[in-house]
Amino acid sequence: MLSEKQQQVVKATPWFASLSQDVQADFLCALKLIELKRGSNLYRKGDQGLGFHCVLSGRVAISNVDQCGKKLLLAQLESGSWFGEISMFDGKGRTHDTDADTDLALAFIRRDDFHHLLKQHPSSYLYFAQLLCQKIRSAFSYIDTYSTLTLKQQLAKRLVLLSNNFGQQQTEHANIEVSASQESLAMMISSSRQTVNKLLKELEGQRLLKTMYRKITILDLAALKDLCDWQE
Amino acid sequence: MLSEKQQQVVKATPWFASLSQDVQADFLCALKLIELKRGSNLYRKGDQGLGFHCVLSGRVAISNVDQCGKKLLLAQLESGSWFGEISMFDGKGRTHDTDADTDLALAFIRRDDFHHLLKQHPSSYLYFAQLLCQKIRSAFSYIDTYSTLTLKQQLAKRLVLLSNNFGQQQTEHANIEVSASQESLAMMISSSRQTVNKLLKELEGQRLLKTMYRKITILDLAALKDLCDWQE
DNA sequence: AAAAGACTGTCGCCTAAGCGACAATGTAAA
DNA sequence: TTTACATTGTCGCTTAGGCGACAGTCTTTT
Repeated sequence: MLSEKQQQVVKATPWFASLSQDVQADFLCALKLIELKRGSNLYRKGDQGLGFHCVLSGRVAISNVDQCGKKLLLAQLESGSWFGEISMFDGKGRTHDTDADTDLALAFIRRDDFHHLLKQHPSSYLYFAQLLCQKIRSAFSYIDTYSTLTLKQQLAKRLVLLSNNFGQQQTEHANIEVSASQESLAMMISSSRQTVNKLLKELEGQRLLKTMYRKITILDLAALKDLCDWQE
Repeated sequence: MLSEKQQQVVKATPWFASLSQDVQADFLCALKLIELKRGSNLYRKGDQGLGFHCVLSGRVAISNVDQCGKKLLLAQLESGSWFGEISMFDGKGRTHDTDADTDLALAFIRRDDFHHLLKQHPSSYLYFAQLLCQKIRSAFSYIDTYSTLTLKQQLAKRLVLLSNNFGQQQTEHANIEVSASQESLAMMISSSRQTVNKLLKELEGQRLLKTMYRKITILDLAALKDLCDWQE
């Protein structure tokens, strides 16, 4: 169901690579393809989850909307990220709104196939548990960030996170581009566009980055990490 | 290793009760007892996790301290709560500081025994996955709360959460007591004691609760839930 | 019972940051 | 190229809430 090239993307994801060979093989066979146009919606919070997904190309926005319509953007998943396992395990609704930030190709394995596969390969449970642990730890880290860092530090941390997404092969010294509007950055740290603008200008003044139209070039990743006491 | 009475506590926890009979039996045999004096520390964030724990009696405080020494109190675990599984699955350090809020009795299963048990009962993986899912969902809910609710709503939500802990048998109309100082409430919603005091007085004025020394009596749980649009 | 310590109630000052407004700039579409 | 639209840069106003200070109240200890 997936092209050879798409299968390569799946195999290259760190989580998938940790699985044993025979599980990988069965897994690949069960994968289907979903393609979505930019801006279209995959799930709303509370929806029944259809399956377990992997981003092949494009970017998925994970967000929540509160009662007054303000959106909180939790994450932007790039190629290689897996999501949707929570609803598979506990059978409850999706935890977040999930939308196509760009034109999108997703691999996915349907709920039934997912459980069938687990039954056949009980040993793979450990890897799913580890995937869940990753998510918990990043949620905890998000909570910490929120309640202990200043807005400026939160912004710095967010930029570091975003630059990780994109430039996995980047070195510390390369100039990394983060493509996000100030508006969307504001939504990620639940702040306002105006404040983000002010903070970015400050960081630009400190030569840590350069702001451009819908795009930010990181000049000094190490200093940004330092600013938000980035671990590991 | 556990007394009959202590085993009853373990068996009564909803998570444990979901396990199959034979797993329960092996599990109970593997449980050890830890007793701690009020105020003593079980783990610091980053510590190697010794095992998987269940609160038998007393209260455990789960918290984090930021660089300037301010403490964020994430949860207070009461009798029947399980914790410590994250470090078991991914082998990384403990996610939070863990202290005895009161004199404490914990059941725990050592890391090695834990993994041994999983190997013997692969089917129990699903239940651990569900436990992990619960934690993820409550972390997500915490994040939502943080970024979309007003402080007053956050406080209301916190009180509802705390009243759940204590009075599992309480009806909607009973007066529920929450024992916490205003200081510790402030730490839970990362606010200040003075502000919490002000908000509590407001809620008292609305007849939703009554403030007392180190204790709050909930008069109208339904209204509190309403205030913070409590789900489910 | 007295003294010490923990907790609550209430000021008032001060800063961070949200928000409306609007001009300036960049980008895509006709 | 012109027009429309999205995004950025920068005001200034306004408010929530942190924090020091200190008095009042409850509790525990000796």
